[in-house]
Amino acid sequence: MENSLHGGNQQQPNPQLPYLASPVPPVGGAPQLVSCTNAPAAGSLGAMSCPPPPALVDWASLLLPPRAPGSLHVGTTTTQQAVAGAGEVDSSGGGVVAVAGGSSSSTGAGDGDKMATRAGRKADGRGKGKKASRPRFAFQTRSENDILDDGYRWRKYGQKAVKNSAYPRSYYRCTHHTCNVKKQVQRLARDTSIVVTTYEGVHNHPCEKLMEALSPILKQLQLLSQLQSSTNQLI
DNA sequence: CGTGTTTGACCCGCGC
DNA sequence: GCGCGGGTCAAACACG
Repeated sequence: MENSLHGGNQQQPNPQLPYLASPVPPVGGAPQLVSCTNAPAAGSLGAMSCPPPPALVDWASLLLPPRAPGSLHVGTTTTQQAVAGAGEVDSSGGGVVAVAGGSSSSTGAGDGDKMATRAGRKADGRGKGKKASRPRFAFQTRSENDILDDGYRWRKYGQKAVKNSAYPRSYYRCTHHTCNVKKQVQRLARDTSIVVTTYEGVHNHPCEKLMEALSPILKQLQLLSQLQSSTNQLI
């Protein structure tokens, strides 16, 4: 069902737009980021570097045009409130942990083809077509909720019990029709309060909730600039 | 009715 | 070659 999108969906985000490269921080709830790791299969992707373990991450800064590759602003911010307002705010506090990066594995190969029958599957080797080195990015959050509200809409397409873990791993795919980003969510066996989220791919569309949350601010900015220009004329 | 979740089956890579 | 583990599909189901 989904995509015939192949081919073009992994470009870097358009700097003009507030795209968020994954991993996308949780919008609501500010769960603690315990750790994070990018898993550049090929070691490329400087832009995907992992942020330092911050006390507070200025997620809003991610909306700004790219700064130094891999840099992630850390610190308190007031805009964070606005961003947080975009999603349901959950009051589980947060901190960030970091994760070990995985090797890029999954496919992409079969991603878009919906060949239908099970018989058909055999032919095109979907499942795990390896080697499609998509950017993968994992981070751990300390949160009660498995699902972090990162502003994007996700559809769950699978759940699997994994070895050495009492908790199943859930598979999600971005519901945006042109977006091929996936994420895996799993709770750590050792510390069940930590949720490991692995993003795979880069969103090629704006974050809906962020845009929604930012639109009033943008309007205000427009008004302000108009006001300023008219005052300038008077002077 | 559209959208999202659940769940069993299937496929594939990898290690032995 | 075989079995295991992980990733995905798609039908059935639930929900607003």
